Amino acid sequence: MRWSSLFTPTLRDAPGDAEATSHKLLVRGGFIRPLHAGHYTYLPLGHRVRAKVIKIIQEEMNAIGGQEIMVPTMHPASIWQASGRWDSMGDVMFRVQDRHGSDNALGVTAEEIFATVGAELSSYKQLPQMWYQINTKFRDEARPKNGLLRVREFTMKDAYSFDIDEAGLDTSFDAQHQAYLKIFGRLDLEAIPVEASSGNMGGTDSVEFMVRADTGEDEVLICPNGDYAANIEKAISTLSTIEDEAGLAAPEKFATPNIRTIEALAKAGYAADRQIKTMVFVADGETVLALVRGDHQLNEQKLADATAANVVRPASSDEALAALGARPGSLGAVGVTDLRIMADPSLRGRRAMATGANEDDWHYRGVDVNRDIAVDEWVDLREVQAGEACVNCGAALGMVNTIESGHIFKLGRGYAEKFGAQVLDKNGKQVPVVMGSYGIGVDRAIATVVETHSDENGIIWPAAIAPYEVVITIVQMKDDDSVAAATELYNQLLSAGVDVLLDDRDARPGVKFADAELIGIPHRIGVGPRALAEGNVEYTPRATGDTELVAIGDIASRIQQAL
RNA sequence: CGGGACGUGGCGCAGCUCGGUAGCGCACCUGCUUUGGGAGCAGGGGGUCGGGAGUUCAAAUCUCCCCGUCCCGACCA
Repeated sequence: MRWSSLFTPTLRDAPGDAEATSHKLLVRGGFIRPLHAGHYTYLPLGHRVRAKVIKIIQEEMNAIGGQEIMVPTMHPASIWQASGRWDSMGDVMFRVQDRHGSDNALGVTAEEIFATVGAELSSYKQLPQMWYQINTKFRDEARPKNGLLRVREFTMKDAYSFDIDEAGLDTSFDAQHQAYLKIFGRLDLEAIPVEASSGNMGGTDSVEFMVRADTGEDEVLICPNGDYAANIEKAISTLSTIEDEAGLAAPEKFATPNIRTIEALAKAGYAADRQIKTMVFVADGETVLALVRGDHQLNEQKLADATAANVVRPASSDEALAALGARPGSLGAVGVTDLRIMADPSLRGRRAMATGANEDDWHYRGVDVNRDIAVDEWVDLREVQAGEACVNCGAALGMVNTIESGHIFKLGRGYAEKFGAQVLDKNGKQVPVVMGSYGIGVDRAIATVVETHSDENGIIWPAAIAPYEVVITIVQMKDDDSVAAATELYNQLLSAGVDVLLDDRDARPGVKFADAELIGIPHRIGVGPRALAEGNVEYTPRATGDTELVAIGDIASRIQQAL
């Protein structure tokens, strides 16, 4: 491609509303343009990068036996109603009506659709199957932000596996896991696989692939010894045990005027780790109590997962009053029997604890949790803090910000049962297949690469996904020898199959160098009278910025070696 | 959804307090001079000032409503 014909409007200034590095650079470099919030146009350079990322994903999916198909992006409401996700998706799902008034959904994911296709499977002999598509997804995010990192319309690779049993699913899941590591490796992204919450996907295990980045919104707890990594929504740690004194024969109510916080009660002589923090939540309309130790934080996603509710929210002060007879600050679960009580295991067996008495300005002391509180479910609710001990080796866990770049799920038989994806097993018995689902956001992957591959001058693309692998900069367009030599080199690289861009614009050298760096072409060849007089060209890798003189006869093979 | 800010040519911004008919930088076009890290001079094109209503002789500027965008939080398959 000749740059003089290339449409890549570069900007000296980033748009004022861009914050994230990838957002600024992708817009400045002329890769993308916003249409409206969360929807972007891909210009030629961006489209080339996207195509290369897709190709890598296809190659790795095909390598593990994936078969590419494509399902519609608009789905009838009925299929989502059948799985229950027409409701549980809530506002995230775009819904449109057709001329007959029928409801339709724009796809946020496609478990339902693939399971429907899977209904045509009929025998265990056909399994395993692995199908995938690379297609547009729509998600009405509460707040699209940071350019391509969080959008409402995006390209996703979603794959689905079909196996006869759990062992088969494990094999498929592991194949995807390994393929993801290869894909991210080829994108030059260091993806950390972590244990994750499955959200409303259902199923059992899920693994997220997280890339460290300051702009990342997901927090991950990671062991320095490399034997544990988990999303904060799922992470656990080892706590030191607390030896309690015997305590009282029964809880004793005592006056605590104006004491409304854990901290205040601690100052009054009841240490935070000897208190029970009682929080009231509303899970799909049902009032539930969540109990954690006074010095612990509750993680709402853990609570949401434990309740299996679609929407979990903190109760208002008035709702707490209605449920327990007191306002936050004096709440407790002693004697409560009419509400669902969920407690963190760190409270199990604790004695001589202090907690609210459900009467403003009064607390209980001497509470024996097992004896005095009717806990319905013991579930992990506590949010792990940095510095706590790794469950595998005891080392202090670190906390890092990450971008979720991929997520794989073991779905189980739920979708297959609902959509009739059943086969006859060896015994001639009809059984639902076991499914897995596996997603990578293409656009987010692109943005993540930019987040982790840039400097003050612009993007530094890995060669595998760079819009062009090489740019030949003609330093002086008026120098006929330069133009001739550069053009010959250009044709030579083209016929060798190299993605090469010839900067033949009638612009000053500074402009050309700055643009080449901004759009991040990994290899730059400068052709100008100075070096050419000695039979040389200038070779500058984008990553280092160091320029080296190379004989013009050697540069082509040198480049091909580097690629 | 709660809090905050913003909306003026393709991009970045000023003008608004105190109403008088729109300006600067970049980019773009023409010419000349330049030419090894975002050139200089001269000339030029391009704007319903987010939209609507209102106040006024007069609205980018004041008032009201609406729309949109961004940031923080909530939320996030």
